[in-house]
Amino acid sequence: MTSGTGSGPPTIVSIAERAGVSIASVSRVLNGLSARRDTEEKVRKAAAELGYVPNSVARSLKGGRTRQLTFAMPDIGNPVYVAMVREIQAVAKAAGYRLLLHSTDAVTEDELAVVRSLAERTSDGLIICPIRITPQHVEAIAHATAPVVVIGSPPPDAALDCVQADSVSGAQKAVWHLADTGRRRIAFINGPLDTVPGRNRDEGYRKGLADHGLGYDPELTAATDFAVTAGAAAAHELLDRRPDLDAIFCANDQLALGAAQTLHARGMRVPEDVAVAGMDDTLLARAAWPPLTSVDLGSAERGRIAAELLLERLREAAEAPAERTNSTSSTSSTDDTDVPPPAPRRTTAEPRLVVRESTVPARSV
Amino acid sequence: MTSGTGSGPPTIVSIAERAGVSIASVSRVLNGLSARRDTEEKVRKAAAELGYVPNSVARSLKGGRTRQLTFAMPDIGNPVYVAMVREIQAVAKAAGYRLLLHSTDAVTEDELAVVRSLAERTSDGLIICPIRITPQHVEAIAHATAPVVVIGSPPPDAALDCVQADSVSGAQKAVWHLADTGRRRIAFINGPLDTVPGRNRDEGYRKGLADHGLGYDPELTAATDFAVTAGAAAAHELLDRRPDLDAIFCANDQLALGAAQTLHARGMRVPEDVAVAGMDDTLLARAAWPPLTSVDLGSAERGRIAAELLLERLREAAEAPAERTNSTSSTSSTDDTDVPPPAPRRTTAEPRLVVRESTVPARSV
DNA sequence: GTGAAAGCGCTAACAA
DNA sequence: TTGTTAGCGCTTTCAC
Repeated sequence: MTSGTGSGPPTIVSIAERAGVSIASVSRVLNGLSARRDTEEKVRKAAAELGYVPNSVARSLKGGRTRQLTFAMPDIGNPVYVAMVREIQAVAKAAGYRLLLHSTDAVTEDELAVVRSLAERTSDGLIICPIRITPQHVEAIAHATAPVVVIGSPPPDAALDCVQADSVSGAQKAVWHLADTGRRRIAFINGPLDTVPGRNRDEGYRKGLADHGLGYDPELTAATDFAVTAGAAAAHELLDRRPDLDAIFCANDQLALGAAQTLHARGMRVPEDVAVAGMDDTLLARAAWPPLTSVDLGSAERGRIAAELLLERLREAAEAPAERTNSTSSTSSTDDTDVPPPAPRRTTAEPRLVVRESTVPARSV
Repeated sequence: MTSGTGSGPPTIVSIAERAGVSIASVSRVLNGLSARRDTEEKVRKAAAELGYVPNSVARSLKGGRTRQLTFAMPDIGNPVYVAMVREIQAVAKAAGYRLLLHSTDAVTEDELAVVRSLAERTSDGLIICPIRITPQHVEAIAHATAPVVVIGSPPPDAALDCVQADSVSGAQKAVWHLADTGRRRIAFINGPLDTVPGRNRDEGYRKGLADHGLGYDPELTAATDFAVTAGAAAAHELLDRRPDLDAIFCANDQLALGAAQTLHARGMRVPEDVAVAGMDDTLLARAAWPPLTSVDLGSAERGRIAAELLLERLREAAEAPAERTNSTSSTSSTDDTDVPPPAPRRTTAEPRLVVRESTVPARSV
């Protein structure tokens, strides 16, 4: 009963009617395909007059692509992830993709749901940053219906595209720096040891000490939550136990901030009495007093790399959609979903030490 | 040539074939409509075996809704916007909507493009947080093809849904607090005066002083950029000019952080010698040493309110799609796009002073 | 170069 | 209750 004109937003049908051509011609002109001069003019004129804007949903349905990417991260309040979002958004935008954001609150079930929801074809690809990577994650990602890039460190045998941080050598670098600047009793406030980051940073700390011939002393270490108050409390503990410590290395900036606050509260000078270093190089590091030396584990870089890798996978998929070639023509037993996957790529972002005044006194402010 | 089975992801057609029913029955069962017991079972079984997941794009095309919301903000690196994103994401998720993120870098052209892109029907509604609201913004938003909620303060005559901050009374509250705690020479480091926030904060500062019988002294004020280093520099200037000042109120936390750093660098104690207060109550405020008193202008709250308002508009639009009723049946002159708009709603988030140790010495730490 | 027509996967009106 | 059918708006053969 709809006449096609006057109801709802303009479509190619409205344009076709107004221009007196077929919808096919409209489509062609609008997509820059060849058309006779006057056809093109009529169509463009009608489209302009009607204020036509193509319906992206219809386009997606036809084309099988949404031009949307999804990024799923644990917590948008965390500056580390914000840095990733920022880069991903920029890369996506530049490539003509929109960015869909998911906050999983680090709940495994949520993360898995996001991966599975790729089957809804709401987005063309996913970048996911899980807090821990379980076998279920690996399984779900391996069977995902669209390209997935993981920001994190899956088990070595997992065949996934991923972008890792190297927190081992990151921690190591921080310890080197502290040792290089004359510190000898370097304490370490770590996060939970039952997490991958926790274990890695511990390893880096030990390596760093060993590299400089410094012994590992359990009394100089603490493991707690990744939070400012936890850092403050841990620092108190350490100082009570070992008042002679001359540096505190922390597994992230928030812990470092807490440690620095404790030092202030106890009337100790940073860095003269005790040097403090953190990790992640968030805006907190720059904001602290004194500004914190910190190890940039490359959040921004990982975000960028992940996005670029994902885009590459999408390009590949677009160029080689001939997955089912060479199979028996129309036998009903085609249930297998085995597709030769492109060799998974593992990239690692190189950590970068950013030296500020919490470890090296400023010459001039 | 496609048989419907075995190629590509399962669709209702594959299910129908496998279950030996029509696609309509499949659709019904899958949407929870009534069906005979065994039909339902057959369908569910087939769907499960095939690992069927509905294609959201096709659904959107049919239903005219994408179940996506867009949030456009100037800079995802800014904690104020991060707080908004967080809340918006939560509200959207709870209501079954996905969140599309746009970073406009505060470029007006980009902002307008986002509003106009609503015509592509990629998302059902938009929350936009423009840095300045121009007449073009008002115009574009008024003619948008989907509901838009503005976070910010459009001109009073603009008929837009919006959620405002009250930075005037926020600044005022901060000054009150400083005066109440005995400060008399309260300096003010503001952002650029040619922005709405800048002007409002200045107004609040003056009002606050007046309320307490304190005179306005231009020598005690500075206007600069919203950045840590700018705050530090401005504080130096103020202290050179007026070494007797006993408080510095700053138009945001970054400026306050910079001011605090300058005070430390000059060997002055916070808050004993000079109290410092900021605005926005970002995580920087809590991270600073001492922790900064700050005025929470309700970023999180504004985000939440905006999202809820937008959802309400969407509900209204869904319930009353009878815009074209009572018009002449099929006259061709139905070009007008005048639709009686629901009365625009203006909400204001109440500022909240958060007192910390940068203005009031801690009793015990 | 252009138009008619066939879908993309789904929902909903209408018949049976 | 169930099946047939007509679209949602678009792109893309395939004839003409």
